Amino acid sequence: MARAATTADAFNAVAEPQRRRILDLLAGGERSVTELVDGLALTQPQVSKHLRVLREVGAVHVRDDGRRRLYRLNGPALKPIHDWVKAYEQTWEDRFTAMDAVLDQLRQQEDDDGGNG
Amino acid sequence: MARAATTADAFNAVAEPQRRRILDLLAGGERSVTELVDGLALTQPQVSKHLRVLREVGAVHVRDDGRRRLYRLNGPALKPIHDWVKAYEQTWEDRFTAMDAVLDQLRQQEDDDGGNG
DNA sequence: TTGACATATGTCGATATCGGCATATGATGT
DNA sequence: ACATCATATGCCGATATCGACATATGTCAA
Repeated sequence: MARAATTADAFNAVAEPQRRRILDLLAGGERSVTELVDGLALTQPQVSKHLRVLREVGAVHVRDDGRRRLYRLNGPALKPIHDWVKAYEQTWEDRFTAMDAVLDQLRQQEDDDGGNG
Repeated sequence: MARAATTADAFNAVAEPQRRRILDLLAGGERSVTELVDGLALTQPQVSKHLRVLREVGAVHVRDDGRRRLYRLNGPALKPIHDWVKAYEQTWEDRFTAMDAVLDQLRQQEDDDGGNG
């Protein structure tokens, strides 16, 4: 055993900036591979491979359209990420960050007092 | 040039399941490394290394406490993730997924109709 | 069938990642 | 100084990742 998590889940799929860009573009509606290539200034194989990863985690759906393949966003695949991170949302809401600042202050003083004096 | 994004941002830091577990535990309050080791059934170097990554992206803060080091969650570092994924939230809200189902249905029929008959 | 277009896949090289183990660093108490 | 506890780092091996390039597969039009 030498490595653990791979690209096989939404978190990893989305950790790649280019893949986020792809999703952001797809959020605007169905796009062909070529349209993504043009819109993102990436090479075609690059886009196809990223799309594969996104497909494998269910973040996008494809349908055939003549010689093109139209990719479409599948939002629900991102829900686990949202759910997870949502639990932390309160930690940066104003009241809480203010409270945290106070607590940090107190801890700082504790450290200073304990260390010297 | 051969590789691109690394562990240097919150998205990547959080893509690792063990690191999410660490954050989840820290959400319950300050913990020492040993407490994390015990609580997560990981080896001590494993935990220290993951904490390093989390530190580097600002997801946790440390303070010294005698021979221990107490780690604390720093929620705001996760805000970029939340902000990004929030834009997709509507895609899995009931009304929208229902609408999507209908659209998929229509596309499916289009494909069937166009491909044969 | 041939050729152009659209997309997917394979290979390669450089590098990053993760776990495991050993070891270094640092603080505490005696 | 020494032993012990607590944590961080270094090195290794296995593997995954990403970009670049070439090439395979598939579709359409003439």
